[in-house]
Amino acid sequence: MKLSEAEWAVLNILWSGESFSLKEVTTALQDVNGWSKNTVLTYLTRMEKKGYVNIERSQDKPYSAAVTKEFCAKNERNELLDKVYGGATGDLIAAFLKESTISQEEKNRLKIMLDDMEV
Amino acid sequence: MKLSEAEWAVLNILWSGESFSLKEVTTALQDVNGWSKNTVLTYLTRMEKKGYVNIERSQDKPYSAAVTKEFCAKNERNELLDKVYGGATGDLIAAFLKESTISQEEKNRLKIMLDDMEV
DNA sequence: AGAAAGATACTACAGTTGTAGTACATGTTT
DNA sequence: AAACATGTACTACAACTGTAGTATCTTTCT
Repeated sequence: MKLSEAEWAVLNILWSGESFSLKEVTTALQDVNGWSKNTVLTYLTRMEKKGYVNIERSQDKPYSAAVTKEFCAKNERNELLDKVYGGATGDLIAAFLKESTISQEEKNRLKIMLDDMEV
Repeated sequence: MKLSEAEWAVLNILWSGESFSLKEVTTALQDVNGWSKNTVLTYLTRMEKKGYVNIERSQDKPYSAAVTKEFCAKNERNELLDKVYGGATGDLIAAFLKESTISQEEKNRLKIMLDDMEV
């Protein structure tokens, strides 16, 4: 279960609503990738085979995501964590923090999270 | 600049020292992937073309990394950040925190980091 | 009805990735 | 010298990925 960049783009569209027509997906992706409708359709059908996309043929808007964003995000996170940091979450977070410019509210939110874990 | 899983495995070996012989890389990777020496050599030469690996032919231990781990790690982090979280570092970190089991010391380290950013 | 628009199926094709096999040169051991 | 161990080059090949083109069918507009 490993999504390519392009597959993420497709799913990101599908996650933005309930279900879509080919046209809708194509126009949405146009902005991002500039793909032809055939390319989009190829992705959709390939991704159906892999179980990432549902296609309700005969439906008005047949295309929808078959996996949740949180599930995929978790996979990606874990992959990064293992591949790059050998599972050391603290190191990873430290690296993200070091180069990030997050707002004060976000910092507070994270500190509260850390405190709540303090049990 | 996008490393595959297997390429990361190779680089992880190379980052663990100065320079290596084919044998050394192969045995190190044996544990991880069980590749034949030819497979390892294929990776090394392909990765040389891409600029990830240096090969000093005629040297005793010709193989070494041509990119730093931190550089690659940063790319991976940014890719995840953009692809999955649309650049929202706070969300990403929150997600990592939520499912992680980090130690008390790590929590403290992160809080100190957050405080230091508090300028 | 004829034409334009949209949807879908099927096919294609080059590049990348994963994974070696063959073959040969050189160094080392017995 | 014969036999291993090592290193390297070159070749191969299937699966996956990125990116469509063609052809056909259905719907809708005029």
